[in-house]
Amino acid sequence: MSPEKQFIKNYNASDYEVPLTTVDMAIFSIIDQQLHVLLLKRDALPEKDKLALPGGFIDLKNDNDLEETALRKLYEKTGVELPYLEQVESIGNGSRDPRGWSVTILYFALIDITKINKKLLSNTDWHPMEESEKLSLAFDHNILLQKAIKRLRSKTLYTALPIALLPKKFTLTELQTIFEIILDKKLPVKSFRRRVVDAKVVVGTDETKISGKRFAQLFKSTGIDKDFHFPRPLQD
Amino acid sequence: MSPEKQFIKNYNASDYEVPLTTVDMAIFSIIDQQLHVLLLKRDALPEKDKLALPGGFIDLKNDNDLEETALRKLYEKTGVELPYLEQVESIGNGSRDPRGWSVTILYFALIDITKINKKLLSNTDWHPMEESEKLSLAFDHNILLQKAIKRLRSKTLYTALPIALLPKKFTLTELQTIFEIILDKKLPVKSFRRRVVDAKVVVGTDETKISGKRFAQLFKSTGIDKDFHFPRPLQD
DNA sequence: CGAATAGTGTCTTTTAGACACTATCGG
DNA sequence: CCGATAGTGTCTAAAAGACACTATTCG
Repeated sequence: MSPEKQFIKNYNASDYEVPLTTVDMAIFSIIDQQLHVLLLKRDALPEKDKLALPGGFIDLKNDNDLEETALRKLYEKTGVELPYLEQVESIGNGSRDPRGWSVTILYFALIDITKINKKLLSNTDWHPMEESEKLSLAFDHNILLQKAIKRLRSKTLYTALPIALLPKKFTLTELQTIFEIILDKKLPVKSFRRRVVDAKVVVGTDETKISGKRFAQLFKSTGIDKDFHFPRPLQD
Repeated sequence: MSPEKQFIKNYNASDYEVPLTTVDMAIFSIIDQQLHVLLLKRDALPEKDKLALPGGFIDLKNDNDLEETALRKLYEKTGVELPYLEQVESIGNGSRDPRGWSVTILYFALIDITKINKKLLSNTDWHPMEESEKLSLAFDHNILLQKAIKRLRSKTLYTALPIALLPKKFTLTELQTIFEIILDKKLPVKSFRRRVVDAKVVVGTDETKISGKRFAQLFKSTGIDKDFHFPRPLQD
């Protein structure tokens, strides 16, 4: 047996003190024209009964990588299989969890609310962002939520990411509205439309929809390159 | 004793199977007009004798958070106390380390080569990026290095980050040159100077320097907001 | 027709690239 | 004065904001 193989054979992971490592998620969706985040009441100690971001331990047997852990948690809670998923940051220190030094890898996800499996959740699990920021969440989850929303807002300024919150086909007014919800400010109509159409992040379909007073053309995502960004950000 | 305290007392971190968690770093510096990265030959199994990014386990007793782990490793190797340091991403899966499921939190750092404590390193520890990308590094460190350099290049397109690679005072030509080294392309002189001066990321001092044929004005960083970025990126 | 929503025309502003030009030094 | 490096003047181009305008539908 080679020294390398011999070493691995004798290696016992618990010989070293390692931190507790978990994956946490900020799952966003638009409900009733408001940005909502999924928060669950913890049913175990520590911090039992407090609201927390969904998350938990990596399943070393079944998760092939960190993203699979995140996708599994998200699927367990929402039934959604293909969210937009992005790693935000890892936070690790000796004080964030009373059980000891712990690291969490924070993800954020965007899902189209129409794709959620409602049997898995109660209505009270979705919290408007505005209220969530005032709640006292478990552990350091207020900080995690702030980091996730900051990333979402920042990406909304220079990408077309919020498309992931809408169904396949949508009107440009609908798209603009969710940008305005996320950024909490009005955007100029002409610039917005020119921006997304000229950059070919969306294309018109031949279908229209009568939402309010008159028809509106339906557009769909072109599934543009994942790290596309506009030449200039929206004005801050 | 409250149920919460009772629970913590009885809690034993090793009851759960957790991944091996480490911090790895890509430490960049400019040497002889080339971008270099610090690589160390591993002196222990596994992957003994292969080149690897500096990194290792979190010291649960002494490191207060992940950033301290990164700073400690960097200080141990280079003697530099105030690098530019940024978390890139965490990579975790069951196959990147033969010892089992492992997670690494990847950081990148930029340091001014004149600040390095040369006693700690041999000359052969710094490798030009161009060569490093062709080497076979330990574990998945080739991938980690690619992710770090990609982040550095991307930030160089829309921030003034490479200032961190230079001493306190520098000429605009020197600054432009390191941008060109990182991006591996020439930049238009007029645009470059206008960009950094108009945005006030640098200000002129009253000192000059005779580097080549004639004097050049020395500039210094204004220590602008850490997440400042220019309205438009450099053309790609 | 009027109110409401969808959508456009076009002028200005900002900031980057192009490129020819001037400035200052050593030899 | 020449060559090299530092640095500027100014035109053009791209893409965003401002804002007045037209278009379509319902009642």
